[in-house]
This record gives sequence, structure tokens and C-alpha cells, in this order.
Amino acid sequence: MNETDEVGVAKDKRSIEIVLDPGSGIPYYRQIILQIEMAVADGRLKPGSQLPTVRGLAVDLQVNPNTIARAYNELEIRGLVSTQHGTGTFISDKEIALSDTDREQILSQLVRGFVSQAASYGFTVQDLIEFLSAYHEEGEV
Amino acid sequence: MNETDEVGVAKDKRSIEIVLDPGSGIPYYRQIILQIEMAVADGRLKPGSQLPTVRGLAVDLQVNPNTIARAYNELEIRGLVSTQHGTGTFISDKEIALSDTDREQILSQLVRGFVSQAASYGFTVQDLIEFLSAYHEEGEV
DNA sequence: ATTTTTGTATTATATCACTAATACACTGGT
DNA sequence: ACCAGTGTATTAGTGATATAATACAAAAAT
Repeated sequence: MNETDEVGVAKDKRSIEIVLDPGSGIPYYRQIILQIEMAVADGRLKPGSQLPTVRGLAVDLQVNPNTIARAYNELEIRGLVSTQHGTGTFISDKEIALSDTDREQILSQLVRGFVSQAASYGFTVQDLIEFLSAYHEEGEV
Repeated sequence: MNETDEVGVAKDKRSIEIVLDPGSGIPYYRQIILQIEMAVADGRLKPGSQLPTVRGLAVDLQVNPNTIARAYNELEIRGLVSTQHGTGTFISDKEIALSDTDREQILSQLVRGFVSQAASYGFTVQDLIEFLSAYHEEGEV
């Protein structure tokens, strides 16, 4: 807690800044997953980069190592990272991580859920397409 | 329980057939919500129709009345049904249930969640639009 | 008014999700 | 061989969620 003298400088060897919000209602392990996903999505983490170690991040975030491990584990299941026991956890190549059919299945599942949920509010698929297109134009994140 | 002599005929005064799957991992009250939402979406239930009574359905489904009440209550919060104490629960007019700005906000929120989730799997908004369009063509539910 | 039919509130219980304590196991450098 | 670093497994505790038991309250029919 006394390295905070040099504010705004690179945080030691930590490859990514992760912050937990205890009051968000979102479980820690999920917050970690989301932040890593985002970091990968916007290029802050590239294939091959090592993630913070389970123990190191656990100390940083004042959280049990298992909580970090759980997040990393889920990310590995999704193919976003690759873990080597005794060595570390690394961002994997997204392209080879998931087969095309896997991607297709996942997308299909996501879309079904989305459509069903939206339908419950009276939205048609047409509505969704239109809104998504507008969303796309605006270039929002 | 002895009206089941006439099989295949309209089920008493029950306006809709609801089935619970105990092994689905989806809570009963949520299964009920989903099935009513779908019935409304595809026209089996129209504005003004009365839903099964809390008690009646509870007996039918072998479930506590509170479980039915909870489902109906959530549906009322979403504006899909309207409840009168001592009288019953009825499908409400979707149009007047939500204002346009409400609908817009809800849709926006749904889309954001969907896009963010899909992005975590590496899908672009363009991917989503294309898949949704295909989905639409096929006329799937 | 009374009874019956309807939804509602209160309280308790079981199950599950999340996190932590603690101990284990693999890998690489020395 | 050892040791320091890494991820992992087992077990337990806490809190939230889902459901039920039971009692209450409003509306309509008689």
C-alpha cells in the first residue's frame, strides 16, 4: 500500500488494472471476468500476454486466490485464456480458441435468449434489427 | 379432479396450459412467467383474458399459491397483466402499459446487455445483425 | 350479512451461489 | 535436490433465492 507514491505510473509488473466494486451486486469473480474480457476486446491485452498471477492478484484485490482462480477458470472454458499449472495464465488466440461451429452455437444461443427476453416486452425481431442497426451507425460501445 | 373424463376437450375454465419442469433448473415462478409471456406473444392470450386464479393454478401445478402470486406479481410490474384483489388477474393492453420512452429505454438496455455479452465472445454488432436477419427470415420462434 | 372466491402478507425452511481457509501439486531456476 | 513461484483441490461458512405453511384481506355472489 506504500507504492502509491508514484501515482499514475505503470503498476509494477501488473499487466492490467482490475478494480472490484463490493457494492455492485456483481460477484467478484464475474467482475474480474468482465474486466479481462473488455481488456481483450479493446486490445489492452493481446494474445500471449500473461495475466496477473492468481496469488498476486488475490493479494492486490484483498480476495481469496480461489476467487481469482475461478474467474481464470471460466475464461479458460470460454477459450479466452490458457492456463499452465506452475507457470501462469495467458491470453490465448481467440481465433483458434473456438471452432466456427462452436461460435455459431454460442451466437445462436445468445440470440435466442435475447429475442425471447425482448419478445416478453412486446418487441419483434424486426424492432431489434432496426435498433441494432441504429446502434451500429452511432458507433456506440 | 374428475372432470378429466372428457380428454382433449377444453380444460375447464383454464385459459392456458402451463407445465412445470422440475429438473430444468429454472425456478417455477420463472417458468410460469415465461410461458405466459410466450402465450401473449403468440396470441394465445389476448388483452382482457383472465389468467388462471392463483389458487386454482396452484392446485393444478401442485405448488404453493405464493409461487403463482409471485409470477403474476412480476408480470404486473412489467405491465403485462393487471391484478384486482378479489377478482382475478387479466392480460392488460400492452400498448398502454408502457410509454414509448419506457419501451425505448428498455430496448436500449436489452440491446446493450446483449451486445456486451456477445462482444465477450468476439462477435461484432455486424455479426449480430446478420444473424438476427437470418433468424428473422427463417421465421423461427 | 354471510359465504365464497379472489389476491396478499408473514414467516420459516431448504438449497444454492459465492467466498474464504487451508492444504496440495506442478514447473522452473538455483 | 531444493526452493520459490505458479495454479488447484477440499472443505466450510455466509448470504441470497426459491418455495412452502399458514394466516390475512378485498371483492363478488347469495
